[in-house]
Amino acid sequence: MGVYTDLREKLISDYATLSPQMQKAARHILDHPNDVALRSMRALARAANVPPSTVTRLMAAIGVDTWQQFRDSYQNRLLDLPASYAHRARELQNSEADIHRDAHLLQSIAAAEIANIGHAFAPEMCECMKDACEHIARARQVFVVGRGAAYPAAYQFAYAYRLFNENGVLVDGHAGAFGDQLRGIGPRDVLIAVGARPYIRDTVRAVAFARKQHCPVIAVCDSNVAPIAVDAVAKLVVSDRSPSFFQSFTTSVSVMQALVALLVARGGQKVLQRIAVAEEQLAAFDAYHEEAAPTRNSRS
Amino acid sequence: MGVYTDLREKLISDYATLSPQMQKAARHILDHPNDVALRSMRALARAANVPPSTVTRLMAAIGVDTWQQFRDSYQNRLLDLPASYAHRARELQNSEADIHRDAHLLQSIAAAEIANIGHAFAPEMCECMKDACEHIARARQVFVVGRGAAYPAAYQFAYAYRLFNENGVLVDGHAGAFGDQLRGIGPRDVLIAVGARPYIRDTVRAVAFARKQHCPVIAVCDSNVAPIAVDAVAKLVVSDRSPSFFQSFTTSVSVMQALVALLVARGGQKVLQRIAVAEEQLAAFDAYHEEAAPTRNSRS
DNA sequence: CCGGATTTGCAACGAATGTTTCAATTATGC
DNA sequence: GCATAATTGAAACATTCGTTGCAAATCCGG
Repeated sequence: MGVYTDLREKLISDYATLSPQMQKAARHILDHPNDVALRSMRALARAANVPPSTVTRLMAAIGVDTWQQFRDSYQNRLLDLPASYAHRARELQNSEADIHRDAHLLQSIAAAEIANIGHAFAPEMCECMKDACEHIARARQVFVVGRGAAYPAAYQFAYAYRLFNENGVLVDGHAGAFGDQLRGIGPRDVLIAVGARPYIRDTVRAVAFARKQHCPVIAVCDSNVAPIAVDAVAKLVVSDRSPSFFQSFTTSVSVMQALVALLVARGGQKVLQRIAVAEEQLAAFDAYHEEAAPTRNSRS
Repeated sequence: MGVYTDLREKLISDYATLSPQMQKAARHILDHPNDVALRSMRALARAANVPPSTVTRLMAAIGVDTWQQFRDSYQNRLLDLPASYAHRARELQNSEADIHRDAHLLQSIAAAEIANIGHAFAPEMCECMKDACEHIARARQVFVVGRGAAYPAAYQFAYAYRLFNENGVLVDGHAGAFGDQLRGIGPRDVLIAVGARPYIRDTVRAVAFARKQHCPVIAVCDSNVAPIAVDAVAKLVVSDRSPSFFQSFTTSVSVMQALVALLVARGGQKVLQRIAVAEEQLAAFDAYHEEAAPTRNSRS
């Protein structure tokens, strides 16, 4: 259970033992939790018709050191975040440096990754993913481009997608054939572009080219105003915050996987059969080590 | 349409015409809308790395009188969100169960990914990662191998690692040169192998070869008894559970990134300088897209 | 009714807020 | 190439913030 819930229950359980003025404050907090998150303490006190000091005293009475802590819990509730992670993520914002000990660093990374994924699967993002799927499902050909650190995410999608659809093209610029691979791209296709700051020229140019051919673009990136996101038909903006020196592309990979999962779910039985066929082919090519079974997740 | 939406679209549409510093601020606002609602203007400015006055000027530029008004819109969005989602969810339940199922699937994926990462950064795993780092830091050459769906994780590590060390080799079997790339591998090197069920033959054979040459192996895999994990000097066993049809390699990517972060932290200032040099080289190669848009001339 | 303990509100504090002003710098047009 | 305009960051501004100290008010057992 979240910290917010704890505080709320403490307010309720201790309500009877509080002084009359504190009860007025507590009552207002219980009735208007959003005011705690959004308005200032003094504003809350005015609304509850008590002096500010009463609210401070109420904090002390329920065992909270500072109003800031109290407010943070209520803000996290509004964000619908797991409080513990959000709290740690915020700690990172403040500390910045002094992460020299390995254990600290790793814990910070974990917290950041979890927070990033949490944001990536927020309701509004889910809507965007579904929109993106619509476009992909309708497309004649599905191009995927991602360079540098974003390449894994692009590759990941292309690899999985090609297991059940033959119209996927990974634009990886092998042998310099960057333009070659985009040949024939048009309005009925779709280009999925992955990239974050610093944006790599090849990716930006691929997007620009696709746009010029009136091909819709799905952008998986770090900003709504990223050069690859302008004019995109679907923007999947993921956070790549990381306490380490490098930005994290974990979330991009996760989102790309989620897109595949949505497509598979949408495709139904037919897609599953295609995947089975593809895996048989791989097995026939002797790609798998002996003990192997299907690629899929069903563990025995 | 809410006021928030209007403001957001105004920011996006006017983005190109804003001054560089205002773009920085606008970008941060677009990418972190919750910060607007919950944090102070100065805190936002700090996060965006601009002076407070820039934010005030941005308000004037987009036709908003005061920060208070701007913030109110973002706060209202936060308050309206839950309601609108509840409404939409009900809508979907009545009409089509399909889309509702999509949302459920995505939430399950998110939960699984978060759980996987949580396990990957458990204390005992952190110990293993530190051990792995010791071996990597001591190694003459660092080979990385991962095929199929595991390739992104391997690539990710190799890409980042090569930014600050020249002894990294990504064994990707391009042009069939799988054996070539492992030539000369020996006891003083280290091989990082990534793979999960079904284990791909190439990876297993690369590990076997390395072992025969008495090269220590670090295995990032899904099981302690995976063929690539036997005799491994460090086993990083990650969970790849996913409600989708495919297994998830998100955690592998995350762990590989964490290894890089540890190595960077261990390397200290010297490593940071090397990274800076590497990025300058990339910039010299014209690899990056020009950021500071000089296209903001036409003032109307 | 009283005296000690608790509760309450006011005032003041330092810190932080949002905004404005103003030089210094940078870019731009002619 | 220079004059003009636009952009920028630091400093100062009046407010507002959360908190604390203290005196007045209130309560309550004797």
